Amino acid sequence: MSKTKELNLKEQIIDAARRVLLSEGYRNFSLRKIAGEIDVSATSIYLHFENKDDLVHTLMEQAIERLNNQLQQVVSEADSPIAKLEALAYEYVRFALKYQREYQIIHLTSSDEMTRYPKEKFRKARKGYEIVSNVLQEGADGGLIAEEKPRMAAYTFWAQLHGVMSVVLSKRLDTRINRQEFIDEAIEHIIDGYKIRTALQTNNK
Amino acid sequence: MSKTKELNLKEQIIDAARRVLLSEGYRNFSLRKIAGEIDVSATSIYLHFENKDDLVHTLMEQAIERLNNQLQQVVSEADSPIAKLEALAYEYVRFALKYQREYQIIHLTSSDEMTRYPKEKFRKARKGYEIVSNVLQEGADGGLIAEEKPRMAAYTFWAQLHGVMSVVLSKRLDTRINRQEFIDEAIEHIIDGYKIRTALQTNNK
DNA sequence: ACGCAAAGGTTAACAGTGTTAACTTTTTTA
DNA sequence: TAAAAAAGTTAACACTGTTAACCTTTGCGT
Repeated sequence: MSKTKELNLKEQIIDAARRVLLSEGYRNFSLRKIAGEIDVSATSIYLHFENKDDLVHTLMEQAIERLNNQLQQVVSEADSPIAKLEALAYEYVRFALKYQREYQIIHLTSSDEMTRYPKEKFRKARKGYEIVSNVLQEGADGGLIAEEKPRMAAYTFWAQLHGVMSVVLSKRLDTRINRQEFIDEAIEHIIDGYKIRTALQTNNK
Repeated sequence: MSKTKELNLKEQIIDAARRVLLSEGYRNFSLRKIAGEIDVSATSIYLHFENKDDLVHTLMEQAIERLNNQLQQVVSEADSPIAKLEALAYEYVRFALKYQREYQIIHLTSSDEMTRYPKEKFRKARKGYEIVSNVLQEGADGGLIAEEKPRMAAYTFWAQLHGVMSVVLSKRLDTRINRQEFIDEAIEHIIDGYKIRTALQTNNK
């Protein structure tokens, strides 16, 4: 029927898709369900997206963009490089916990579940890496961080953090381990791994 | 037809399932395809497994067991705790690269793609954590590793490593970054994060 | 203002999925 | 050898993503 074309149908589809994803999870994320949400036929999705993967990629792209913006924000509010790394890590964690399903979508490609993420979209996603890369460089210049390959280290940094959140979200943590403690401990270790390794720098906690 | 019941059908199904998984990937992993492999009707899978997830869980279980055995092996061959951590990390990497699809299956639950991993099977999976936990304890006793919560640290250790391999396998690495270098660097950082933080201990490389 | 082309959207259909119920065959047991 | 239990099959259901063919509305050029 499509009574009102109130908005760009493409936007409507994306919105509905996100709603379905958030409420039903990726497993029950179907084109017909999305279409039903906005009273439109399932096939009209194909007018705006090549296929289901394409739609999911769009969701991924937006989620990544949102995350990157948040990261950009917090990094500008901290001052020392170490504090920045910590702030970035905790913001990442916050995002992953708050938007679990979207976070999972971001890391879905991994499971070969999905066509590879297209490389045009890939470029935008790199912003998060650049942020960390800059912080690491800054820290290296200031003699706080031991890192001669900041770009690479930025990738290892996020990878480590992703692994931590992946375990948390998949609920595979040993029940004897408290989630928040786990996160705190992990972040501490990760950041320690980048600190310069000469003087003893205990952080007062 | 099922001419020969050469073996326990359950075993045959598991074997066929693994073959299909390895050759087709999880995306095209279907019960009918598995059944076709061994000339049996798709529904007979239900005689031995509750449902598809149950079958996948069985595959996961076996893959985890195999991985844990490998880990057990290498840890016994190294001597210092640090060397053991390194050996464990590299064995993990080797496994993930060699049996990519099985590795991915192990970490599939994460994507909510799948019913939660049943907790009886969960217990067996913990062996890998215990191995690292012991090494960390050993290192702490020897004053090489700063860790008062070895169990928790074991989880953070594997989580980080998983994150690293997850990025590698999803082919999301910046093309300017060499894969092996990335892995090496990441492992170094991860292990550094657990080393005691007083004397400078440069490893000669 | 009219006709026509194109855009936007729909219906019907295909091939495939996991899963269930009802049926048939084989094996075991008494 | 007959009855009971186990092992397996066929048919069907309710879905899935995707394509081709069709209809309907919109905008445009004359």
